Amino acid sequence: MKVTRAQVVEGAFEALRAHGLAGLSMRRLAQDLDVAPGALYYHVASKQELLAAVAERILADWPSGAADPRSAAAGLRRALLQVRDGAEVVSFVQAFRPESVAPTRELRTLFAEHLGEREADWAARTVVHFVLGFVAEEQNHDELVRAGILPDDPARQAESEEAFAFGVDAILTGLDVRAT
Amino acid sequence: MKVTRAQVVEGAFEALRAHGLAGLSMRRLAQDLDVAPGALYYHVASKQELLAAVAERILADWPSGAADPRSAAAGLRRALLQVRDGAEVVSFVQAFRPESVAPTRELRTLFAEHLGEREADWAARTVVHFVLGFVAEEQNHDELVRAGILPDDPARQAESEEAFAFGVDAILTGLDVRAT
DNA sequence: ACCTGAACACCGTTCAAGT
DNA sequence: ACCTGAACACCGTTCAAGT
Repeated sequence: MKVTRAQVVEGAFEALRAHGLAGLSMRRLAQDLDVAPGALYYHVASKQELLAAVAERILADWPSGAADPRSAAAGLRRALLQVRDGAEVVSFVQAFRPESVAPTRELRTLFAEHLGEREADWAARTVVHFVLGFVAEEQNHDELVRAGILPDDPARQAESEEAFAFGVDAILTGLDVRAT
Repeated sequence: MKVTRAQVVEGAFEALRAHGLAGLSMRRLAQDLDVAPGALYYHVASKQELLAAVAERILADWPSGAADPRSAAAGLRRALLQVRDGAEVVSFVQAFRPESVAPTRELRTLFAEHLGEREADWAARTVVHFVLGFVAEEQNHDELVRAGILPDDPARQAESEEAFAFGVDAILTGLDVRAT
């Protein structure tokens, strides 16, 4: 069999959606793509590099071009929630190559309208840290429910929306005060 | 050889400090403690449970009893920076068992002076998400420098202090506005 | 250019059997 | 009560050799 780099990344993305991060191994991915494990290393340098590409793939479904930070944050959360362990994968990449996370760049541009260059960068990272941490907690809770360790709680969904809005509002309010 | 649970946790804590999360395996830990790998499972249920105990150990060096959220956040950051990959380990636990992270509980109590119960909980988690994400980025950068992938940048240290203060200030300002 | 086969050096976890 | 030995079912990565 023969694969392209794009197919390797797409395969990893779909494996993540189906099995989560714990179920995404190079060997299993190779089997899904009908190649030997070693073949993957012709297309990607390492699993780490592959995960970075998968993170970009996750964020590709992100509605770029948000008008304001509030909707940018909401859009980021929505994109992360589409994929199992999405926040954990993107967190990993944000920590290792922060420049490659598109929402951080877009938020920086939005904040640059009201803040200096350094402050805009800090503000963007503050928002992204909150969103990634918040969604990681949500999704890890989901994994525990899926594994039958925690009971399913239908009320939690609504509370999450509220808690997320509360946090984003607080951060943006604080940044606004600082900007004016 | 014979070990106690406390020795297993302390050994894992020291292994983390010395080798980082990537270098902390159950087999290696067993070797350090002079027992067979299987012996560890008499004292801990799983690696995940052990990491939760290590996270508590990291936070034990945290100056509990902070007077205000600002110094609580600074203290949390300081404790995390003492241990290689400290933020990643605590993030992991915060996502899986949020109630067991002491700083979240303390922050919640501090915020409860000015906010309702639900809001105080959300506020505490907002601050903790920011601190964990911020320090994870700092420490992963350190790991890349250590591995020789990124150049050492002495100016970054000072910038980090500023960026952290900026983020915490923004969040707390926003929460204050909301509280009054 | 791209892949296979096979190996290297590891993992976490379980469990009968020992003391 | 606590540990060992040995196994099970995996990992990520490399690399000569093949087409």
